[in-house]
Amino acid sequence: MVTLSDVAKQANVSKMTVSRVINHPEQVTPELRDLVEAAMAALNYHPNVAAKALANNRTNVIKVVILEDIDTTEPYYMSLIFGIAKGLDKRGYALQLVTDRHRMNGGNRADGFIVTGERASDIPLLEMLNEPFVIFGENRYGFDFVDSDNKAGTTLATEYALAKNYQSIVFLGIDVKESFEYSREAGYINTLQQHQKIPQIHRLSNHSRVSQAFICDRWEKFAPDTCFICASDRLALGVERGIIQKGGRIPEDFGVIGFDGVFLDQVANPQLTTVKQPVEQLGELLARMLLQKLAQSGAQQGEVLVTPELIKRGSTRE
Amino acid sequence: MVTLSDVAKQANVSKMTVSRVINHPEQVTPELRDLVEAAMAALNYHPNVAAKALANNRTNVIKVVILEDIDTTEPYYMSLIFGIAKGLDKRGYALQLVTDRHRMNGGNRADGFIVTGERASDIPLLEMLNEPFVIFGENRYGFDFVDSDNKAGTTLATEYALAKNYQSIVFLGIDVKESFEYSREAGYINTLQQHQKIPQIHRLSNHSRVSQAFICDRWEKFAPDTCFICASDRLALGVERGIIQKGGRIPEDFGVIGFDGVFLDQVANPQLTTVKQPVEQLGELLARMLLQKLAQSGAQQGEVLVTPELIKRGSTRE
DNA sequence: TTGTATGCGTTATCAG
DNA sequence: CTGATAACGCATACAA
Repeated sequence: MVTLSDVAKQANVSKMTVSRVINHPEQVTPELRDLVEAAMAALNYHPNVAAKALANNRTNVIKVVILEDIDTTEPYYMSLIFGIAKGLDKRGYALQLVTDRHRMNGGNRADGFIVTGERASDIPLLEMLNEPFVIFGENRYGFDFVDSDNKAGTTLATEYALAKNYQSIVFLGIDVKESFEYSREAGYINTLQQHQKIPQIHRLSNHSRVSQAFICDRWEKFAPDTCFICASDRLALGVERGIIQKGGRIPEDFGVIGFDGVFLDQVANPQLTTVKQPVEQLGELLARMLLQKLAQSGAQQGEVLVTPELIKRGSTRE
Repeated sequence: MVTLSDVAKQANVSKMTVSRVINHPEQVTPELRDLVEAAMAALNYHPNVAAKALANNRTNVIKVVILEDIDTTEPYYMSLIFGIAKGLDKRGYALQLVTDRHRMNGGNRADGFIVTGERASDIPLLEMLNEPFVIFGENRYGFDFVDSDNKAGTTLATEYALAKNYQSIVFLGIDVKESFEYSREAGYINTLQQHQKIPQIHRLSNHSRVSQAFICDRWEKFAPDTCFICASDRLALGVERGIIQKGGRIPEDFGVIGFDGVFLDQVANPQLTTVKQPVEQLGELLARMLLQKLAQSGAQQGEVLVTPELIKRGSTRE
């Protein structure tokens, strides 16, 4: 293993000069700097993370905590974790997935946390954390977070449905009292009001079978020329099935727009027009935000909202 | 931060005694051991991973490399990574997801690798690795691996189809020359032959649209009373759609059995009877195997096959 | 069986 | 601006 000392010898300087070239390059003269950099390249030197960690009293490990009680196969999280991993990897950090909320703080030490799926009851837990953390997802507790711009997403969707001349535009939301849901509803409501139309919102639990049954049960209430804006692809998938089961035509008579754009939208038949969240990018941003927060010794980072993209497919009119 | 020295003081022994209680408890008298353990508990001591890593010249980081060029939303990998993370976490290791195959070996150091999706062209890469590694998935290169027992899986499926009295039993495989595919076909073939039936195998690329089209195009060739055994849930999903599109009845006239049991099987309508791979468990086993390999300084570990489970649902007869 | 001295690779501190 | 030294927390080798 090539160490600082090896590089120092090669460049005929002390270890400290090499260390400075790495951590405080401005404190060393350009000539020496070049010399050292050449030596590092020649020897293919890579700093020993463990030694760094010990000297700095840091670990170079970030814990990722999913507090929500999810089915671990939820594909959404796959992309998120990939994005986080990518962001951390680039900067020399490893991620540790916490699989037991009680071990969030115990066990190995970490430099910081990325948390998602927290509920009101988790807030005390979070406030007891000794290390900085950032949150994935809007929240009303003032925690730093990254999320997609939910309101902008449903605004895009609603405007698209209007542009495609669907006469009636119905919103199917998720029956949770979460910030993201309110934002999605707000985008829909505002847009409809701007067009002098009356919002019509139904809230269902987030399962395709529920939305399918909902459509079938109330089939007579939905005249042709209706577009359903759904708060998730899961709901949208069920809506498609309900419409098809009842003999409705997609997209001529009924439009369906989903939200998420992760996996399910492509599995659906016809494939869903959907508001695609840039989940992997959100993961990278989370990593970047947390690492910056660490660099600034825990300073507040505020919020980052990324505008999602509307993917146009066969579940809405050409 | 509580250190070895703190515990030592508390217990009135030397640091080394504490260290021994942790790493070689048999070398210390029971009385002292109890004393030290009490002190550790009282102070809520947790070893500093970085210091351990430095002293042992290890990193406590395992890199997970997905060489296959996947859509990162593939839910399969979500469960796998969760399982690995869980297994590593328990034993004090962090995982680092490698997102760029070229940085597999460069960048930060790791104690070992868990690799999946390797192709023939990747073998040289793997053989150049300095640290021990284990593979997820059957392979013919003699590498240590963990996988589900693919042959046992299709055997279960085929026997179930026979027990449900489907007259014709057709296998839809994936058109790749991979070990897992051969094993799945073998389970089907052997079982049919034991029952004096003639195997009928078709190989398709692994997309639901392809299998859907396949069923529709050759609809006349499939008499009622046929059960399709598919090498993936993806294929099975398309088969269901094709059958429904053609007006066939599931499960009365046509049975469909999938393989994987991750997410898609539940999204399908009707939900799929499927061979469920214990993916998360496989991940844990991978972690355990690799860590054991490290403990045994790289000794060969052989293979571990886990028998999958047949989940019975609405796509086959009661 | 237990304790002492030393080193792992890096960085902060302070002296030159 | 550069270099010597000590320290981070733990484990190995050796001594008692």
